Parts: sequence; C-alpha cells; structure tokens
Amino acid sequence: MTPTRATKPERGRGALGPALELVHTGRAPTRAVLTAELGVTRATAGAVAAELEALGLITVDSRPTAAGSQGRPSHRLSVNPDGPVVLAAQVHADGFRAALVGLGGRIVATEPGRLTVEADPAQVLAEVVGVGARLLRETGRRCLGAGLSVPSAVAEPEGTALNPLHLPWPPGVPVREIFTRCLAEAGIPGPSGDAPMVGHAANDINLVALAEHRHGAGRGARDLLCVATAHRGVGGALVLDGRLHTGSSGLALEVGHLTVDPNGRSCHCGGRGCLDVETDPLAFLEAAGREPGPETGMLRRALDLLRTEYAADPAVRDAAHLLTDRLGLGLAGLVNILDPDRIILGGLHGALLEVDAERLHAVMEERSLWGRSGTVPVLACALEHNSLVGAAELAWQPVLDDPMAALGS
Amino acid sequence: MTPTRATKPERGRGALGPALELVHTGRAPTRAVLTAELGVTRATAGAVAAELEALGLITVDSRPTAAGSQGRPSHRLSVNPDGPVVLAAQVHADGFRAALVGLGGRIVATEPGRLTVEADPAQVLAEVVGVGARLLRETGRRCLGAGLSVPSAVAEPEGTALNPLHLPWPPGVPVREIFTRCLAEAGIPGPSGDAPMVGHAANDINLVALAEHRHGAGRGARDLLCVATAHRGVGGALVLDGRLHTGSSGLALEVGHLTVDPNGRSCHCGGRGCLDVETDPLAFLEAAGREPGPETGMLRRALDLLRTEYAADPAVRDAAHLLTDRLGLGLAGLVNILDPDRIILGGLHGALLEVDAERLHAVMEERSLWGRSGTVPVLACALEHNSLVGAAELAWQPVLDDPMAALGS
DNA sequence: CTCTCTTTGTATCGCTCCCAAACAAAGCGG
DNA sequence: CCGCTTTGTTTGGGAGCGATACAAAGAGAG
Repeated sequence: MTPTRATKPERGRGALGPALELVHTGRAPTRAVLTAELGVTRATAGAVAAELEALGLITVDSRPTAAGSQGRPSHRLSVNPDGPVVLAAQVHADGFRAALVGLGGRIVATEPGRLTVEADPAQVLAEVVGVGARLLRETGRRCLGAGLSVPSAVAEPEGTALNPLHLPWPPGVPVREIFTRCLAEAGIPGPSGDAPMVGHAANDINLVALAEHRHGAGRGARDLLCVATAHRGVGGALVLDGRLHTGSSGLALEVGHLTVDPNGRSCHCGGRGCLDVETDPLAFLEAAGREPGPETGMLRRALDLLRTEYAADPAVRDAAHLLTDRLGLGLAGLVNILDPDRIILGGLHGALLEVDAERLHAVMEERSLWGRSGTVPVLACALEHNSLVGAAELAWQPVLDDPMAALGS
Repeated sequence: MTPTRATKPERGRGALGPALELVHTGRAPTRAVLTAELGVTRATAGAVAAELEALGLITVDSRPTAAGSQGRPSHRLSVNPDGPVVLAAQVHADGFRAALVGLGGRIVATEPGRLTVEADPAQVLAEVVGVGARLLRETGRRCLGAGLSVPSAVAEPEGTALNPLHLPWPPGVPVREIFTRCLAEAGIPGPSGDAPMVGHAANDINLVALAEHRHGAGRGARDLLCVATAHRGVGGALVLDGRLHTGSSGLALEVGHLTVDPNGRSCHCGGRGCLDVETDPLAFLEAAGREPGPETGMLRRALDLLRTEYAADPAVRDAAHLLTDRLGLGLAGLVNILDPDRIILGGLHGALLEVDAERLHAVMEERSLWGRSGTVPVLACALEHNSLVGAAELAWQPVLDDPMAALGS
C-alpha cells in the first residue's frame, strides 16, 4: 500500500490546468479576465500566467493595446503560436488526413492522403502517422500528444473500432493500440522524453462535438448535443460540462435508431423507420428521385444537390422537407431524454438547417413535451476540419488537465 | 519558521466533503479505508475524521473489532446515529409522507398522511411540513435541510412542477418556492441559525435513482439509469458520477416517449406506441383483460395481479410477456443513447423483472446494437421509501459538498 | 499639460493545508 | 517474551494562496 501520492519536488499549481483551458478556449483574453474566471487574486493569476509562459504554452503581452477602456490596460493572453503541437490524424471513407494542431485549435500544418491499402488498418494508420511524422520533422515542433479520429464507434476502455463505416475493416480492430504502435515505429517520442507516446482514438462525431464545443458553434454551451451524418447513417455526441460524455463503455449517443417514421423502411437494427436510414444522404437522394450512386461521396452529392437545386427543383425541396420533418422528430425525442441547452448539426443535417431552419424548429416545437425543445438553439457546425481538431483536443486533454505533469518538467 | 502552532483545529476543509460522502455511502467503514479512498496520508485522514466527529456528523470508534486481520486494527467509522437529520417530504397520488432522515439514508422517524384538500398545493405542502415540524419537535433533532419529492417534472432553475401526475394541481406550480415558504411558516430555522431554511424539490423518479445509487441497488454504479412507473406513465432518471443528471433545465430523461410499438395506441405526445402508454399499469391491466378501475391505486392493483396470478392465469402471463417485450425494446433504445453500466427498474417494471428477467434480457440483447445492452446488469429497486430517501439526499447535498459551510460554524 | 481617478500588475508577509518522516500503539505469530 | 505488520499520532517544514500595500498605465477634467 502506498498512501504517498505524487511526488514532492514537482510543484503542481492547482489552477494551472484551468487557466490553460481558459486561454486555450479563448475565454481568457487578458490577465484581468483570467483573474476573474479563476476566482483568485491578481497575484495568483499573475504567477499562473507567468508559469504557463515559462512552459512555452502561452504568451503574455504587456504591450499597449489601445483598449479605450478605463484604468490600466491588462496584459493580453494568447496561445503561443510557436509553442508545442499535437499530432492529429483522421481516417475516413475518402482517405486520410494528418495535421499538427497547436493550442487554441490552430492547425499549424496539415496534409491529406488517399488510402492505398484500405483493408489493412495497421498499414493505413502507419501511412497517416508517417505523414504526421514528416510534418513534425519539417516544422521542428515539439509534439505533446496524438489523437486519432475514426468513422466508427470506439469501445472503451479497449479502444477498439466496433463498426468501421465505409472502410473494409473487420469489426473490433484495436485502433488505439495500433495507433500507439505506429507512433512508436515512426520514432515519435513521448512528451516526457523516455516514455513512449500513447495515442488516443475516438469516434469522429464525438470529436466533432468536442471541437465545436471548444472552438466552434458549441462554445459556451454546458450540455451540447451534436447530431451529424456522414455518407450513411447518423451519429450523435454529447458534451457535458466541457467533457465528452461517452457513456460507461464509450458507446453512448448511438442516436441513429430512434424511430422517426413508424411506417418507414426497415433498418439493420431490427426496427423500422430509424433516424439512421430516414435522414441520411442516401435517404435524401432517394427521396429526391436521384440515383444515389456509390456510397463514397454520397454526402458530397447530397450536399451539392440540396444547395444548388433546393430553390429550383420541387422534388429536392420536398425531399428536404421530408427529411427535416423526420430530423425534427428525432431531435425532439433526444431533447426529451437529454435536455441539452444547445444542439449543433453536422453533415447533411447542418445543410438542412441552413436551408430551412424555421421548419425544423416548428417540428421540434410541435413534438416537444413541455414546449421547450422548440426553444433549444439549433446551430450548424462552424469549424473546418472539426473532427481533426477534435482529435487534437483529445490529445491536448492531458496537458489541459495538468500542464506540469504532461510536460514532464 | 516561527512556531505559530496550534491556532485553530480548522483542518481538512478540502477533503471534508468527500470524506463525509464516503462514510455516508458506506464506502469508508474504517479510517484506513478512508485514507486509501481519499488518497491522502494517514495524518490527514485522521484529522479529517476527527473534524467530522467534532461536527457531530460521524462517530469514530477506536474499540477493538476482532477483525482477525494482521496489524493494528483500524478505527471504525460510522454515521452518528444521534446526529443531525434532514426533513424529507413526499407528495403522491395516495397521500403524503414526512420523515426525518439521518446520514446513511437512515429514516429516524416517519409518518404518512392523507390529502385533505388536494387541489391547493400550498395547503398540501403546509400539511406535510407541519407533520415534519412535529416530528422534529418530538425527536429534538437538529435539522440541516429539507427536500421534497413530487410526482412531476420539475423545471430548473425555477423549481416549478410542470405536469403534476394524479394530482389536481395546475401545471407550473412553483413547488420549491411554496415548500420553502411553508418551512419558514412552520418555524423551521436554517442550519446557520439566522438565515431561513431553503427547501429543495425534485421529481420523484429522479430521487428514486439518487437514493438507490447511494444506498440501494445502484451502489457503485458510475452511470446509473433508472426507469420506473407510477400509476400511469413511465419516468426515467440518470445518475452520472454520483450526481443526478437533470439536463440543462431539469427536464432530462423524459423517457416515456420512445416508440416501442409502431402500431400501438396513440399518445398525448402526438406519437404512437410510446413506452409511456404501452408499459404502464393501465396497459398491463388492459392487456390482461382486467377492468383498470380508478387511476389511484392502479399500480398496486397491477402489482398484485402480476404477483399472484402470473403463474396461474395465462392472460396475465401473456400480458406480462407483452409488456416485458416492449420494455426491453425501450431499454435497448436507452442503452444505445446513454450507455449506462447498470439499470434499475421500479414500480411495475421492477415487478416485471422479478417475474421474468430472462425474457427481458433476451429482448434487450436481440435489439442491442453492439451486443452490449444484453450485458448491462438490470436490477429491481431495493430500497423502501426510496423517493423519500432521495429527497433527503437532495437536502444532504450541501452538507456533503462542504460540511463546514453547511453547518455554519 | 498636469492632476486625479480607475484599473491592473507586483512585491511582501503570513496563514493554512497537507505531506513526509519518525515514533507509538495494537494485534498476530513465534 | 520478542519480532512483524498495519495503523494511529506527533512534529516539522514546504508550497500555495490570500491579503495588503504600493507602483504603473491609461482616461478624462480642468
């Protein structure tokens, strides 16, 4: 038994993590605001900011700012643009993408790629990590973590991809383990020097929600629900109090099998008229009387059709209305269960919102139990490469939780 | 360093709350376990325990225990049976109940009552609080808080009962405000002496979940889902990391309107075949071919019928199977969205589980997406007066969060 | 331009919390 | 009786942080 916790020589400032998160999410633009947000004295906030600057994570700018407000202008806080980064990787139906992402969700470098040997997860991940490692060499940045976005539910704590979508992968691939091994083989060291880099992996829609919560349309929300489509199917994610809610085994928010049309088409889940099959790009293309074509690129085609033909083609408009009605039904059901204070929509759903927000609100209001789901703000996702940024957020999390420990100094 | 030693015994302010919660929930039976659970040194745990004992909340017993294990026996920790209490009140269709509840969920005194003037919430609550005040006088206990359980969704932060069930109350009654006023009028002072007592109020099923999580069938669960019936309708609640998840406006877990039978009866929500109308006592009595009778007492009659006639009457058995199948469908849907690590069932649902658990598991497994909802443990509620105890938990929460502040010393 | 007001940054002091270490106590087994 | 193990207790000291006083940097008034 070891009741002795942690070590003593490491002076761990308690407020260091929360302070970094405030700067990271842009909620503490100045030291004065940081002081107020942390609820500490100016002296303490100053020490914390100085510490974070010494760690190379943020910059404290005491230069004048032409603020215009009264009193002495506060020092400006910002993420250090030349600071460390994390490696973010994304695998999807059309290919992959690697990126280096700094604090604040800033993409420092990124590069896409096409899948050559789709069927082998290890080889695909090795390719992505290889590109990331090259970016690291080219930029010479210090890398503090690594995160991976996959189009599949990821079971915790094993880190296995249960249902890879649009990828010829078998179910149950241990993506986190493979990702971590690839990092080691690419020669990317861990932040502490000697220990190897451990990779994080999660479902892409979860990461979209996380990224949008920190840097996009979900900023400031306390209970954020995210619903989005890829090419096929519908996914969901929930951010509670700033943390991803993945459930007890990582499989929460499988929202695709809510019933939105009792007489709808049958679904592989055994039900009928599920959100999954009634509001995805395939359903839209079919409802509009278009040839759906191959699965890959279906989202793109649906988006193009909706945006270009909505005003002109009655069939497209009718299809959009049909899907909007079903989506509203599903969202109302989710509001009854989750009671979020904001909803963000991605993929085709985001586009449906942009095309006719009023219709969606009307359906939700009609179906809401206490007249509230009609009042929940619904927004479209606002961030580019959001699941990639989300993968970076995953990798940043240990640093945000305890900067001193994560930096190994 | 100057020897300014032994100034005040005001120690352990940080870990005081967590320590009290550990003793309260029975997870720290000895000081040694407390030390390990808190992750502090023996010295700190000792100081914390002594502080809590000095506050009169727990007792530290250094007497031998005939443990049989090696080493010096640890001091035993337990809730102080003569310590302070909270006032718990419950209003339901058949009447009301007041109680004094100590730490550990121990009911010190309780007394039921019948509603005389149902239609006036203020008068009903005044009656309940009156009984509670009498119990307080009779026992002479110090009262640290007050909690109320109502059969209605309670909107936050207003504290209004939106849909009182089986009570002739209008929707939107500000129950928390009225409750607090009744406490003041009954002459019950706040814990700090001068400030008045503020009441807490919540939905009964939420409180069932809370009570069962702390002291009943939900102990040790991290993500606990509770589903239960009263006389009519179905309610749900979720406890995440030991805290009730009520959503952003207190209205989460309205699980009654999941579709479990696409061709089922129509529901007031506008849908068809909702869990609410397909698995409640009325649905059961009708399915069994019985005359449902008046709404009040419907749960009792359904329970009696199920328990006494299940083995003998094929119609009852068929009805039970029908409801079990529908319930399994609903639970599978909830597992897909919430991914709990345990489910507890109350009311008729608990009885259905006791009668045929295997059938329920089979349905859930068949409808589970990743073969996991079949593996989620499903238990029946195990606590008597659980919503009353839950109301007490609500009242204890400030004390558990910060004992020093809550006791006003 | 200078004086005052307001707001913020900085230096110092002292207090509180809590760890670490050493020691004492209480049971078990020889 | 003495070791062994586990736990409670005492003591010293260090780190974090609040409180306070003072300095700095702008805005506005005259």
